[in-house]
Amino acid sequence: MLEIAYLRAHPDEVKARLAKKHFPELHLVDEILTADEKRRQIQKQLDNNLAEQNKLAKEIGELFKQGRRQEAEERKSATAQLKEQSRQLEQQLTEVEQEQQNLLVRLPNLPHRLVPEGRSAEDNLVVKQHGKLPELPQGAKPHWELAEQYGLFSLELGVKITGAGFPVYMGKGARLQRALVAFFLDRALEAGYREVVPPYLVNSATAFGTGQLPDKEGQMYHVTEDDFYLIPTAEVPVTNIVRDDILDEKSLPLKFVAYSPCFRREAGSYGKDVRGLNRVHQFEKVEIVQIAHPDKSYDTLDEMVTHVEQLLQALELPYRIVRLCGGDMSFASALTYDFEVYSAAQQRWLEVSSVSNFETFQSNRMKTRFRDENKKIRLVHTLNGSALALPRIVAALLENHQTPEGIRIPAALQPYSGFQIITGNTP
RNA sequence: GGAGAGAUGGCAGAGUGGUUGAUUGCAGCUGUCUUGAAAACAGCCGUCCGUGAUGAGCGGACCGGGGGUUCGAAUCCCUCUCUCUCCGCCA
Repeated sequence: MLEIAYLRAHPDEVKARLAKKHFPELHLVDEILTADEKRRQIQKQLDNNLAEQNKLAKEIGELFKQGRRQEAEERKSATAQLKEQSRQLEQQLTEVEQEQQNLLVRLPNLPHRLVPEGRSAEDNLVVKQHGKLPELPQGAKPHWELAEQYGLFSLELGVKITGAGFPVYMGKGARLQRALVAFFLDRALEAGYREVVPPYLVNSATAFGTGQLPDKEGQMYHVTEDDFYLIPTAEVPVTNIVRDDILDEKSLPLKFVAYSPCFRREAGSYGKDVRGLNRVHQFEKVEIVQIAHPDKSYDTLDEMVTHVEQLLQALELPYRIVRLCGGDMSFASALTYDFEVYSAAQQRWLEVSSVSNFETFQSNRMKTRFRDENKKIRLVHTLNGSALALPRIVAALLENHQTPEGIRIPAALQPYSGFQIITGNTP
C-alpha cells in the first residue's frame, strides 16, 4: 500500500511511475486524493464537535458537583443536537475512510528507477548469465521421463490421492527433496539468517499484510470453516512476524529463513509449459526474508541476489539473472530479480527464484516501523527471495545432470543426499 | 467439546461512571554529580488522525475488536476474538 502522504505530495510522479507498471487505472490516484480531501474535512468538523461535547460534559460534571442541578440539566439538552451531528459525521468519516482504503489497496507499488520499460516477460533485462549451456547427449530426457525411469516422483499417484498438481515423491526423489531443503537452510544459516518454522495456515490480517488480500485470494487455498488460508509462500507468515511492531533501529536488518510447503491454486494455463514439475499446486521452498533499514535496503537486495547465485553455482546449474520490467513485475514489488535455470532437455529457462524489494509497500500495510536516531518513526523496507524453490530446481538438476549411467548429484549436495548418483536399480 | 477466570502503556501492576492517556515500580532517555562509570537526585518517556513547516503548540481518537447505555465509560450492558485454569479427547 502506498503512503497517502507521498501520494498527496507527488500525485503526478506517482501516476507516471504507475504508468511504467502498465497499471490501467491511473484515475484511482485522483479518486483517492478526492476521498482524502473529503476525509480530512469531515475529520476536522467531527473533531470540533467532539471538543465541544467534551467541554460541555466537563462543565456539567462541575455543576453537579456544586449542586447546581438546574443549570446542569439545561446543558444536557444542549448536547443532544451536537451528539446527533457527531453521530452522522462519524458515520460519514467511516464511509469515506473505507472508500479511500479500498481504493488505496488497489494501487500497486511504484517501480524503482532501475526497472526496465516494458510490457511482458520479453522486455525483461538479462543482467547476468553464468555457466555454459549444457550440451546433452542424444536422447536426453525431460525430467518427467527421468522421474518415471528412476522412480522419483509420480503425478498420477498424486491425482489419486488429491488431484492434479500434487506430486508424490518417493525413494531417492523424496530424499533429494530433503537434501535440498537441508542444504538451503544450512547455507542461509551460514549467511546469518535466523531459522523459522512458521504456521502454514494464516489468517486474513496476515494475508493482507504481505499483499495477498484482497484481490489475489484466488491464488490461495481458503479454509472457509476457520477463515484461514494455506500459505502460497513462507514470505507471508514470516514477514508478518513484525506486523504492528516498532523495531529498534539497531536490530535491523532482521534476517529470517524458513522452509515451508507452498500451496498455490494457480488457475493458469495447461499444456506443454506446465508438464512435470514445472507448475504444481504444492511444492517445497526455502525462503529468505529481510526486514531492512530503508536507507540500506538495496544493498540488502544485492546481498540476497548474491546468496541465491551461490546456491545455483553450488548446484552446478547454468543460470541467468533477469531484472523484471514494469509490466512483468508483481503487484507489491519495487524491484525484482528473477533467477532462471536453463533446462537443457526442455530447452527453456525455468524460473527458480524471485528476489524482491518491496520497500514500504508491505510495511505500510503491516504497520512495521522503527525508531530512527532522531526518535522519528519510519516504515521499514521488506525484502524476500526464494532460496530456493524445489520443483524446478529438481527438474533442472535431473535434466542437466543426466548421464548414461544415471543422474549425477552435485558434490555440494552429496553430504546431504547420502548418494552420488541416481540409478535405476536403487530404492 | 464442557466449566470457570481474564485481556490496561516495552514489561510488571493499580484503577469499577466525572479534569484518567490513565497511580506506581522496572526498563529507557536527558541533566546534575563524577576523571569515567555506578549510586543518588531532578526532569522526560505511547500510538494514530487533524491543524501547523515532516517543529512547537492546539484539537480529536485509542485501556483486546465491534456495538450499546449515559451530559460523561478503562470503569456498566451486549457481542466477537484471544489467553489462562480445570475436565474430556488426542499426535
